[in-house]
Amino acid sequence: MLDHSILETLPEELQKEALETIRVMRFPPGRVLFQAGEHCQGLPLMLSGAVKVQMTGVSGNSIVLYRMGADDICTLSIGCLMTGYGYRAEAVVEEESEAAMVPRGLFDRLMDQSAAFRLGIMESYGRRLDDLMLLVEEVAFRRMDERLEEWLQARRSPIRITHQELAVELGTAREVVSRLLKELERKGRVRLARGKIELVGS
Amino acid sequence: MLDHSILETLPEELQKEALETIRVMRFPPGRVLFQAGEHCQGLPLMLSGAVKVQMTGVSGNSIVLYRMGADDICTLSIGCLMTGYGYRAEAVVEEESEAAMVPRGLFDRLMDQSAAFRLGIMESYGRRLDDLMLLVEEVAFRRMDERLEEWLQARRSPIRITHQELAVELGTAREVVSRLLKELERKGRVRLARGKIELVGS
DNA sequence: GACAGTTCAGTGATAAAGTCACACTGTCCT
DNA sequence: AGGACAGTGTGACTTTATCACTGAACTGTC
Repeated sequence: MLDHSILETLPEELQKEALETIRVMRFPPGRVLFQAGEHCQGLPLMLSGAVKVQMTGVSGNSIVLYRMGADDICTLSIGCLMTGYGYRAEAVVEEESEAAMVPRGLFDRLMDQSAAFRLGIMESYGRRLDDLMLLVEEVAFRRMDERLEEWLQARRSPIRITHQELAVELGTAREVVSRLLKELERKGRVRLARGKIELVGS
Repeated sequence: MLDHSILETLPEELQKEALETIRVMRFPPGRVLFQAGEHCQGLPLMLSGAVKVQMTGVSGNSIVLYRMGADDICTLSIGCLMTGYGYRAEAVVEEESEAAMVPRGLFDRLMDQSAAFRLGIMESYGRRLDDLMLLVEEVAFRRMDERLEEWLQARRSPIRITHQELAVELGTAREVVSRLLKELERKGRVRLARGKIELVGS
């Protein structure tokens, strides 16, 4: 337990406090970790599983901003913790996940006393910023058919997903996904079924 | 000099080191602070002026990600400093600016010894993430005519900007901006001239 | 002031993507 | 078997992006 790389090299005293105050929580698929507007209780360190972070615009459309997996840190929560503002996005568990919840007090002490912890936090922030910058570029300038194909190629074949969910992944409309997929099927690149996409060849 | 809120409440020793090792630099409009791929020498703390941070996609199109003004921190540089990766975006000075360059060593010591400094850094990161998340939503879902009008309304009347620059602000093509502006002119909401937009009424 | 070179703006044609409306089709439940 | 419903397909239309080109406005030089 508490197997997270950011907690590896802590001074003895903090190690002890960590073991005492960090609660490990387990979340089933579908569980909503937090929603827009909510406030943050502590910093979640992902131990296992997969969580997607998405936001919903004023228009009602949603887009997946990034994913968290084992050994990730919920960067959004840090800002939430430090500034006291609510979350702007929501996090949904995709695969059964475990997370270690670091309470505010311990977080402050870790930041104060462990250079390794600070480095981990900063790196995490840096990666998130990079992810989001890339996403902005993708959404603003890249063609949807390219992005869709890329998304499909990045997983293995029987992909279980609805067109609506795929639309949220890419930040577009369901109809656009349906049409592009149909086009790919006509070209013989995929086979479609309800809730399932099979990649052909490649 | 060194008038930046994040340096306000430092312990005496650090205050001294700060005065000794921080160089204040002055940049004229148009000066490129950093470019994609470059590496980072230190953390710039903005003392005055305005700098825009933009990125250029593989397609060659650019989009403004955010701006920095007085008392801001160049958040991108932190990630760059900590991870050693190059910048992914570029920063261009818009108005004559002054920045205090905090070298790596001092940055580490400040993070180590000043809770106020850490808080400032974290807040800055949080704000940047928020900015980018909002931008993703804008670019993905909002209509260009609305975004353009909003952009125009946010400044005062004789706006000196070319259609190309405005396109980069909004992350779209120059032609789109030209057409939307022409439409606004037909509706009597703006008056157009080369490199200038005048808002009518409102 | 005339000219050339350059930047900026306007616009038609066409393609890609988003929106709205509605029909159709698997799946599940009783 | 027969709904109920989530998921998918598609036509019609609007908005945005892209390409190609024209012309207008500014700059500097002679």
